[in-house]
Amino acid sequence: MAYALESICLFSSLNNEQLKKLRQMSSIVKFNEGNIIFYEGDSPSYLYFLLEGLVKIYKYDNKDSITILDYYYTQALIGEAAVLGQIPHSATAECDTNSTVLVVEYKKFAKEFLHNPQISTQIIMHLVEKIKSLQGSSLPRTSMQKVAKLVHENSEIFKKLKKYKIAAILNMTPETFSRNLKTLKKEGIISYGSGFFDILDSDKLLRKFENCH
Amino acid sequence: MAYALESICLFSSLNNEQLKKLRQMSSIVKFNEGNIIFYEGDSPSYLYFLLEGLVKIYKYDNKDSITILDYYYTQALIGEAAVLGQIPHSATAECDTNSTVLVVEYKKFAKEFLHNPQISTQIIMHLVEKIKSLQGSSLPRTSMQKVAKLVHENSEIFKKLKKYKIAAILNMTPETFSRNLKTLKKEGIISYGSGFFDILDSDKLLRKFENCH
DNA sequence: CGATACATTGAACAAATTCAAAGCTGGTGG
DNA sequence: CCACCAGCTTTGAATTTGTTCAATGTATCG
Repeated sequence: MAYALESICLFSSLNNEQLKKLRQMSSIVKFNEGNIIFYEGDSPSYLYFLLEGLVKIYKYDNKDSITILDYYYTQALIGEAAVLGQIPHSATAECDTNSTVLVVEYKKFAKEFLHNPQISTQIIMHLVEKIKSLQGSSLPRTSMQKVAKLVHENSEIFKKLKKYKIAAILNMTPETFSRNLKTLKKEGIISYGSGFFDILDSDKLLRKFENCH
Repeated sequence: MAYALESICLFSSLNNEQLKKLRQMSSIVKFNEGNIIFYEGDSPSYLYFLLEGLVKIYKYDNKDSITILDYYYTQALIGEAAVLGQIPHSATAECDTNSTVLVVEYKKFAKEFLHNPQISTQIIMHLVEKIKSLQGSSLPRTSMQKVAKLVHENSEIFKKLKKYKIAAILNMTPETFSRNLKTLKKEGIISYGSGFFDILDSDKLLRKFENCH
């Protein structure tokens, strides 16, 4: 699949000539499940923009276990904190499924685009949006609210990912996730089976997580 | 108390002349408990930097209740998302104790400083730090880990705020908070009473929340 | 000395995780 | 083509963690 860079909101303000320059300093890379995009401690040289797939961000604990900080499963900048601040990556980014990533050489990008107020505004807005979404993600209290929110906002994900991966994204066990989906099905709000997933009653669904912003 | 603007990390790179200009476009405002700094929906005209006190950020639910998004209790920019993005405030900021806030006229600030790469870098770094801290705050699972982390990182707060306010900051009930403190005291890790609060065993304290980054 | 606000404690309750077991499903080799 | 197997999903029961509710304790301020 070909990706149109101009359809990425971050670059939507660029004209054709600028898009051409952007293409020259970037490439679209396909990663396989388990591939590492960058390691904790790496000095950042690239701006990564997830186009498709699932990427998890984690740190190693003192032991051999890891702590997952975040999942990305929609288009988003990854690890931008490090490259924008020119500090080492504070966590590792690993593809949790086959993923497609736009990789931009940061030095060239900074030289060409970062002084462009439209781009820098877009980047600030991107950071601001991320802050808002992180603040929002601290709200939904119950597991049902989290499930209902995801179903409403991104039901496509149910066709793309195994349930245990979605459960991990929502930071709950597969068991809890399964029980919540079952409840939604029993109440006639959704319908799902092998290969299909449908929302039957959007209004009832909304009521499951309203007042969670 | 007089605040030295140059001691604020955000402005640490400014020279004396720039600091003078900053003083001319800003003022230090003392708010009382319950005062509103800005309302959800307000168009932002000022950059707010909390110097001292406790500020809560919340939204109104569909009903008359509110949902608290965040508390600020150390030096930090407040509501910067709105002013930097020039969009209405997405939530209300209310002082939860008497608080001191540096209020900067944004238009003048933008004109004078925003093109300054040192300042814009500091702002980007500030946003980046906020993202990191928000990501981190999604981690500490148990209430004990949250309490131990706060005791370690900011034991001063126990001398400044009532326990029920600290419990609210940690998003737990006063009962749970009290029980966790009691446990820490019983294990000889901390000592507290009317007017004092001390850490007795830093190592044991660390072990209470290590692997929470 | 009250009164009010805050803190602590105990017991019942609710939500989610953990553990264990059983049920599906899709791919592979016989 | 079918049986099997590994990986994933679902279900149930026990357990853990934190909240809620109720009661009691404590401190401070008029």
